[in-house]
Amino acid sequence: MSKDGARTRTGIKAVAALAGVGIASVSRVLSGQPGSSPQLTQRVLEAARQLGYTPNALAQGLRRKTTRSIGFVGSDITNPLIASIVSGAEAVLSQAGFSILLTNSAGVASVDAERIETLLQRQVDGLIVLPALEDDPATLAVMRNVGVPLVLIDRTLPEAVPAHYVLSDHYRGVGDACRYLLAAGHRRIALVVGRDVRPTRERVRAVEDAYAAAGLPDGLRVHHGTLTLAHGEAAVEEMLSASQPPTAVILGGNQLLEGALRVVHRRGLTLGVDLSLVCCDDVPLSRFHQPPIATVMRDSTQLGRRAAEVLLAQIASPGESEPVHLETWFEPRGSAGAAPTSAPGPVKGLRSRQARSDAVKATPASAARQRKRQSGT
Amino acid sequence: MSKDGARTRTGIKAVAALAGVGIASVSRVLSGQPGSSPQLTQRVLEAARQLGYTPNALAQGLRRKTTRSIGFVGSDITNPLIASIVSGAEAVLSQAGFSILLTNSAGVASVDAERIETLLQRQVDGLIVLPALEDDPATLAVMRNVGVPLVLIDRTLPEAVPAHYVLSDHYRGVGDACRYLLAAGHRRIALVVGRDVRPTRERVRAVEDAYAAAGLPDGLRVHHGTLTLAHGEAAVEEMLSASQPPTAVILGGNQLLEGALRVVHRRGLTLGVDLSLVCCDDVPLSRFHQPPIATVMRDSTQLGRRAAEVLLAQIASPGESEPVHLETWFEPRGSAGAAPTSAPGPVKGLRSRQARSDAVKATPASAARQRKRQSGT
DNA sequence: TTGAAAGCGGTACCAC
DNA sequence: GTGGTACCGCTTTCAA
Repeated sequence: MSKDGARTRTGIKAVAALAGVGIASVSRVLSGQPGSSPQLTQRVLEAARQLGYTPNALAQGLRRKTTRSIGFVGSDITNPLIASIVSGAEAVLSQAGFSILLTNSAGVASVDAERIETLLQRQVDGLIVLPALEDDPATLAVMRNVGVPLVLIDRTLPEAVPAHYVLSDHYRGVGDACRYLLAAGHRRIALVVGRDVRPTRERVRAVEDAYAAAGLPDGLRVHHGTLTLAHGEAAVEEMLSASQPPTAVILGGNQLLEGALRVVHRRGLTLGVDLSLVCCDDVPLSRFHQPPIATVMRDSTQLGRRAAEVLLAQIASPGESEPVHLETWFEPRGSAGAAPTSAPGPVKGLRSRQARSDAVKATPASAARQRKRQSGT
Repeated sequence: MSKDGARTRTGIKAVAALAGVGIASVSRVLSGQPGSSPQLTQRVLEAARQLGYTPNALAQGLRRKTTRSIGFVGSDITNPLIASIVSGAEAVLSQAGFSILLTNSAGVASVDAERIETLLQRQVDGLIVLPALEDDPATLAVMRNVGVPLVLIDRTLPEAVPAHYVLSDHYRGVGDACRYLLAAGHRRIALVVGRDVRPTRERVRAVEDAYAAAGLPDGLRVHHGTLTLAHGEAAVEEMLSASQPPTAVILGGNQLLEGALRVVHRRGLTLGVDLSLVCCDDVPLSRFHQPPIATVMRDSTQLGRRAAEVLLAQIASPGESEPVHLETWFEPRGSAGAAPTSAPGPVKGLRSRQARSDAVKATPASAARQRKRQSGT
């Protein structure tokens, strides 16, 4: 490759000079445009190689008015869900020769707007955004005229904003979870959700509909708050301290899980027995928890991939687009068990379904527990 | 803000025209350079506001020869360790007005080199890299003359490469873990590590030294391989199938944990009793595992923060720099217990240390288990 | 203080 | 086919 020295120092005219050709020819050859004689092409290529020349993407972008870069605005890359989305998006984008500018909003709506502004200044060709809110005026104002294709994940905005959507079908997964719990005899189910964004609304609607379909008058509670470990802990603590505590809790966000587990462990509760727990969105090791955490799953990498694909398609040829819908599904695991007071009947049916879907089989685990007991801890 | 229409359309000359001033004045005012009369400043500001003008970062970068952007090359953002590093780096960089170009190498050395090339083309002002290998010729060649400050995390390269280093003290944490296990009576300890990079070498050296210091002739095994779930599973499976299986395993990377746990659960083993397990680098929920997973910890966010700080400092004024060392520490938890055959003596000492450091107290958990038994599952 | 003009490193149109 | 040249949008001397 290059001989040595600072790489940035060699420009296109150095290549032209060395090759003894015009600057325009170098550009043509290196851009892969047709219409250059083989010999000229050779000389240019050779000169470029000798100097270790690399075109300056800034200058190219300035002229071409396209940077082959896109901006990603998320709340927190530390959340495995977001990380998977970014990872999925990165995979398809990098393969298409696009780079990703990653920003963090920390879930603050005003920061969303700022980050988008910054990315637009940097002339990204498109944006993938997971806004903290759907109705933040500043964010909406910025989005209204981004000037480049915009893909939103799991958010819906007023028609006025020309965005494209990739949405998870939260209604289905949470609905299934709720029906599962109802079938298991639970009559006091609590749903903990975050702020009023699409996933929250879908989840609330799902449990409400499930309750209604079961012909149950009430017993459902919805706790609104923020999706944080602290809120998860506080919410579950509060619920369990109530006079009529729920027998099952559905967590509308994996950020709540650790907080909830803190309370559960602190109180010495056994999940699936004393309390049933369902979490939305998988977390590493959740299936290795004892018992495994029943989860409303989705393919989060796919979420990112699809968002990237939609974006690339729009960059290639802008226009309208149908929202992309991706499924979610409920994976019953040990933490979702029969209601404490339920009759033996429904319990049995439950058990069998559980055994089938648990990643960690019940038998060896219980065997281990027994052995442990014998080993005389 | 802006009236409407595509934002990118308004350039500096439009502002100049509207304000009735020269183009240079607009630049000066908007760049915050002194020496403009108040009235001119006002008119420029007003015009810019009216048009919703935002400077084109590409053009600025081209002229200024600095883009206030840095490149990050990691292996897999899906790994919570990497995600934390990125998150930490992003926090300090965005506050300093820098953007991050995120790339993924998927742990493939040749991709590292490609990604760095791409980022350099985009004229990043600096790089934070976690190379897959330390001796990949292509990567070294590229790094040799990046032309911008380069910070490496947890890797060391030949002197020839002008890089800056942020390193974790793996030796300490793993050494403590190993000594802990030895004190608990373990005499056959296995260490599973990845490829030959600094953390691997440090960890191997740590256990070797611990063994030597204890005056033990042998019993230590080191398994080299790749840091993947599959390898974790295969390695542990193989070890446990041996005629003299280890009584304790140290996993040199959190990617191995899930694989290891699969084997453990499949075989119905009880961690901390049948087999002791220590994992390097924390994973969500690992302390909620039953028993909690003993872990060699480190502040991964800090790792990213420091890397970013070093990079910013070097961008501000390039030069030599001392490597930054960050600590690691062993957090004993339930999964690291006494060796199966050990005498009661050392066991006792162990227990008390464990109880103190376990995030989840042993008592309520066992109580829960008992209750479960009574509930007649 | 302010503005004209020369680039930064490319691209692409337009003659030759 | 090939090369001159006018920009892209902005910063920065340099004169006025």
